[in-house]
Amino acid sequence: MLQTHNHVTRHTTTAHLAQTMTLLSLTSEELRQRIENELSTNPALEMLDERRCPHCSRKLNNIEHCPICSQAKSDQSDEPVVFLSSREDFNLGASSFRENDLPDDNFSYQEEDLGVYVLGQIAPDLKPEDRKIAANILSNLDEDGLLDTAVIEIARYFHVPISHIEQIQKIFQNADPIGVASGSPQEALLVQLDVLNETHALPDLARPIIEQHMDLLSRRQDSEIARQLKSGLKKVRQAIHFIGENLNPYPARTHWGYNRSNRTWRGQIFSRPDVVINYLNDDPGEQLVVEVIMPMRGTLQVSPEFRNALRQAQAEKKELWKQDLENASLLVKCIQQRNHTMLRLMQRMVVLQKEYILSGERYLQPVTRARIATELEVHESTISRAVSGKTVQMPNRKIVPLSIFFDRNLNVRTVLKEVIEAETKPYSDSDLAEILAKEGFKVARRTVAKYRAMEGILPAYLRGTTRTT
DNA sequence: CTATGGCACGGATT
DNA sequence: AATCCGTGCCATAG
Repeated sequence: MLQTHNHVTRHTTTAHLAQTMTLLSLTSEELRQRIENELSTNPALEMLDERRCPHCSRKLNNIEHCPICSQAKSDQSDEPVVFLSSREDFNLGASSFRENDLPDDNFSYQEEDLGVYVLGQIAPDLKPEDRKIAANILSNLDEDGLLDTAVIEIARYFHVPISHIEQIQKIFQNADPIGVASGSPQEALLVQLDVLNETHALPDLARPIIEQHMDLLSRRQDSEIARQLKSGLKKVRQAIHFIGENLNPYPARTHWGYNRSNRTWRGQIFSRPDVVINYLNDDPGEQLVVEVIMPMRGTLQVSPEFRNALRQAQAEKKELWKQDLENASLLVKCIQQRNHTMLRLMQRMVVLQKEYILSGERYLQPVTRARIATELEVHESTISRAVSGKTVQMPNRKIVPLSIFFDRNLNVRTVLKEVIEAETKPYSDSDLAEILAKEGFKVARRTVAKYRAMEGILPAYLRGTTRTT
């Protein structure tokens, strides 16, 4: 009995395992594509309609009651709430990057369409008397979405102050595609950077590179930039990579730059987060609410009709359908399993890193994936897959990689940064090592130097007391 | 002599 | 098995 049972489950679990593993390493956005794909090819799968919480109209999946509301009513324990959610109303900034959400490589705006498209978005924000000016700006956009007439000329033409035109230009720039109607590629990049900065953690070097070394940037002279900024080459490369992946100097073109092989950062800026951490009702006094995002509305399930149809199916089709059915139920199970691990993982992480989430990076605990793996009694690789490539939206709306929860020295680095920020005279690395030791961080002098380099902080002798932004 | 960056090694982590 | 990280040693610059 036991043997046969084992045998049977073993058979399914090998397939199970293989698929759970692949599903686990997928981003919510990737999972969505996967599900959509399956859904259109496999007739045995269907998507059950969404249900909403009657109180807060949050979308519910696989659960009876909205955990937030029920938790809010039944007097709260201090435990954070962790649950599955398919909400889509992330606070992704002024305008989420709708067009860029879908990696459609051939997408490009037709000129007329661009005008209509942009105007449609900004029309409500325009005063009626500004319509004419807006129309004029639109007509002066080149095919890349940049303004090819100087602002001052437009101002002169309409007999209004330059600042007025610039104000309207700002409205344009914040519309989608972000940065449209900028005067130069550089300006477009900066606008995009600002918008992203509201909601995401960005490389520190991105702005100085764009501001000061646009010419070098366009020629990809990374080592030269590093030299001029007196910063680590690695940092610079990272920042340039970030710019190439996430910003676009020609707003109306979808992509620029080089190798869009997306492994390292996977365009995470534009994709939605996989986990959202927030305070209940956005009130910092309340407990934490953690939502593991299911990318699609509704509940995925094996269609009961299909099950019935299978019984009366003809012999020749039966085999094929049976296969479909099996795949379908496998997928459903695997997704459930994926969600289960994600939930357990986040549950644990939120408890361990609560201080970090509440009070910032210097309170980040050094935690290893291996430790979590033993605690949750799963294999290390499971945690690795669950973590890699995923992103978390923090209560302050910044989106960070989930792997940051496992950063071994971010806390030390932030304290280091703080110390240097506050210094009155530049400390040498050995001084810093001592100070850090007093703060409870025992690190070698050499290591301080490494951290400095990581943060792009100059050595003491090049460091004035006044910090340059 | 002091401060710092490069290289490389060993142990931990993935 | 591959990669990352902290550290020590050494060369170099001031």
